[in-house]
Amino acid sequence: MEFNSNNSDFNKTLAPWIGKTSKMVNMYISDVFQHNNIQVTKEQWIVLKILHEDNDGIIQNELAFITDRNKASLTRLINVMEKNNLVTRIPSKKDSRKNLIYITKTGKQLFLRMKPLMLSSLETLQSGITDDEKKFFINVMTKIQTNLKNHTL
Amino acid sequence: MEFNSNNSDFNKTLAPWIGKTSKMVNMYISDVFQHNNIQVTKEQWIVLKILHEDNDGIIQNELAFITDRNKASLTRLINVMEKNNLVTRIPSKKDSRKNLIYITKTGKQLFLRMKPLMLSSLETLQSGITDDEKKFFINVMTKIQTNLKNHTL
DNA sequence: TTAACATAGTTGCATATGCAACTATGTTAA
DNA sequence: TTAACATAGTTGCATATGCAACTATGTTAA
Repeated sequence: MEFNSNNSDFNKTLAPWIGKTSKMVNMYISDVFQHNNIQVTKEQWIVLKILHEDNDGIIQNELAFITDRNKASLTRLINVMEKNNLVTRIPSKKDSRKNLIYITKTGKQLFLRMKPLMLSSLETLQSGITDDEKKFFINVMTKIQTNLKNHTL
Repeated sequence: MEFNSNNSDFNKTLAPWIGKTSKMVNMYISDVFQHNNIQVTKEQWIVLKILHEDNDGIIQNELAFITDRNKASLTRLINVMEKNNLVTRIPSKKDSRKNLIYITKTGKQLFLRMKPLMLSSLETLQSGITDDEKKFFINVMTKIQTNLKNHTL
């Protein structure tokens, strides 16, 4: 086997597959929203989902943690969503440092309208993939996530 | 089986796995750069890789296509990289609408310094994953990408 | 009790990105 | 030849994000 200095070094690596596919999924979801005239980003959609289905009234900082987002970034995401009347910030009475984030009526309506669209779009995206393949896939994803959590630089 | 209205509807869907893992990979790569005092983003790194390994002097618009990026976005990415002396824009003599993008000496040095770090980091990320699992994984990714390319809304 | 520390959230500065409208240049069809 | 169209790149406006420094408030240990 000869030494090979060409551009194949990164070919056997999974990371670019994840990056590119993720980008394509994001574009696709963005297309779904645009096509249905829904003025919400994927990020906002995820926040609406979390609030509506599990955690309405969650502390802002916890929402940042759940969504894998820096608290500064979440502050601004909530600013935009509050401006668009999708959520409201309510200061906690127990601890005045904290903001509780609630989904608004408008936010709920939007979420419920989007939900079936999102579910069917996410199904389309994985059509032709068997249950076994899904298990395998999730298993590999879990390993990668574990590797990343355990890494020390 | 009873009707289930709880929050499990999205549970069997692959998209969130892709999104979350991708985010974690991005954070990891960003950590690798920071830890080695390399002032370059993942996006800039990919451009350096493409220029250095295959396409030095590529037309700006084609670089946008290859990197799955809107041409407006690429304009600004190149602006930043040019400011940091990683690449140069040279107007084409044949067609004055076009810019040719070249990696600079500084860019090359940076790329070559980063390359082994990146390769070993990308290996770490997928440690414990067998070749068979990789094949399976890439196969599923390919199916998803095909579904996304063929979708009509 | 109060100084030291911890926690929650915001702001400045930076990067990255997409859409739509725009300018500049090149190509093509009548 | 020139008007219509196509292509390459930029800019305005918007969103999303991270780091570091900051303010405000709460908690804890001497």
